[in-house]
Amino acid sequence: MPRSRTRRPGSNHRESPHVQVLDRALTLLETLAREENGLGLVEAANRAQLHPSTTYRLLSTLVSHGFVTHDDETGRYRIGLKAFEVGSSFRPPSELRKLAPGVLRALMSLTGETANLAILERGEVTYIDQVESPSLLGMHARIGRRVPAHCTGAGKAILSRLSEEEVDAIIAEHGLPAHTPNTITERGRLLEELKRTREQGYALDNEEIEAGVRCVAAPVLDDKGRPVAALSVTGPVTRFHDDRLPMLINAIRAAAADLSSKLGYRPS
Amino acid sequence: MPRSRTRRPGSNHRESPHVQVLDRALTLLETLAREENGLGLVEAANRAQLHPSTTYRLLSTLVSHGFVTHDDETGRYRIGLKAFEVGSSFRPPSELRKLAPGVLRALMSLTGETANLAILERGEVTYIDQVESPSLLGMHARIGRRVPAHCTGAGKAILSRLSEEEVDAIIAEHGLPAHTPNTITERGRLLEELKRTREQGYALDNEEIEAGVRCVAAPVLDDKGRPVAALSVTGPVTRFHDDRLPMLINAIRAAAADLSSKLGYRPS
DNA sequence: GACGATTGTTGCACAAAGTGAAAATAGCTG
DNA sequence: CAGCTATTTTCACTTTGTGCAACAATCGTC
Repeated sequence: MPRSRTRRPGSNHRESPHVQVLDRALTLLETLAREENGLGLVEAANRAQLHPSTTYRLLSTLVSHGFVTHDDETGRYRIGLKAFEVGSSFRPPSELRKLAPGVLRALMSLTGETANLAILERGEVTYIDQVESPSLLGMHARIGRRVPAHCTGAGKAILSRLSEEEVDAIIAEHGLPAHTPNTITERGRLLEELKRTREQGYALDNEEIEAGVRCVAAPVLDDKGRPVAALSVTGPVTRFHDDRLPMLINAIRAAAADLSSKLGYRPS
Repeated sequence: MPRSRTRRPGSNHRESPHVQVLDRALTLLETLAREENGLGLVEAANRAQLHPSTTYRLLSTLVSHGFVTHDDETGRYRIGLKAFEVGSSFRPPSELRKLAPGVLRALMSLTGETANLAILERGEVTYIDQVESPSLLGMHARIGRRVPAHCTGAGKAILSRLSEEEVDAIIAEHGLPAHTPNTITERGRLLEELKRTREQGYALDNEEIEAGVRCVAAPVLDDKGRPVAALSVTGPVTRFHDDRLPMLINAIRAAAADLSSKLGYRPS
């Protein structure tokens, strides 16, 4: 209820308060998280668009809490154990965390491929759990990795269960950037693809985000029929050839149906 | 309301610069991470010893970056997906991350118990990887959980390979708080236990951190002989009875020796 | 259903706290 | 060892975050 503002009407306080320093520190953290090998002080400052001096103070504070570690050998900063510790305490909504591992394990042993669980948040997909294939040539979409929705199996699987408005909102925010020649970059074609995905109950990523990598995915629905997540198996094209696709599709659909029903979804 | 002046008492020589707001925000994050079910605004403010007003602003900023989520139903704040994402990019030192999963898997299937990998940092133990037992009654020390060193198998395993000075430094910082009646709370007894641990090559946690839970662990040594981590298996006393202990001990020692040799350790 | 108690949100005056420039220091490289 | 570049420290300035207090929205209790 937007209630009477006895104050002056010209107030612009529509948005939540922003604390600048914190804003910057978080950006810095996100920047570091993107760099496997850490960053030097100035490098970090440049990428985060901050003054080296500021960066130095922020990093010092982050280090003192263990959110960042400073490698004394190389002088590089990288994400620290405390960040891992805090991040690990994230709990996905619903019962997913409890139920998914079993389903993932089953899916992996059935297909022999790395099985992933992903969720959609703020228009992008994040892998939150996985069971790795023992195969040496297994693809491993790293847990915690955030990727665009329009060019991943998991993303398309979830999008296929959203309304056109919701999909449009995501396109508006993130666009449809190309990652490989196969990436779908036009709204029309994407909607078409999502329609087919929805009808068939699975999504295919045919080297759309990375050359040489294919992926089969299906949406996981909760008791209200909302697509809360997606299951996917990922692997090299050499193992995801047309002969094997039907098997993979069956497996992923069965697994998704299983998990959905465990979440209380009842197909209407 | 005690307005906390974040002043470092004691020696303020060569101290890294502290950014107060960030300090507070990180404390807030750590506070939230400890609460499975999230916290309301004032609750969070109280636990983090901050003014509600300040807390409100900090949380708003954290939410806008996705490090914290705000449940609109309950009004509670909890750790968000971005924190998970950033935390997942943490990489333990050395080759551990790559080599551990295989060893953990082997250890788990050999023993049937949940196998963990833990490291020591700042005098405390953090579980950084695990392979869960399929057993329904499996114990699961949550990944990312930080626990004291003196009352855990993994902690004692690592401590057993440190110098007495190093152990003393840790005791000085963290003390030896009791968690169960079995916790070792005296320096002398702990050192004795560590000596035995070192000689026998494994550590036993006999319900020292939690009643009903036992654990067997062994240190993982790198090429310089430093204890970089520990492997452990954890389970309920009912399954960790005396008849089975020898088997578990053998398995954990073999696994640790295997992993150590893969890291380049050569027993002298 | 009214009352007080508790929690969440916003405005504001003030000074503490963070800022960036620039200087000092340390590390490299040719 | 001169000339870089990266890091750390110092400092004067003022932006920014602060805590208070008022306000609003909830909640529980009698």
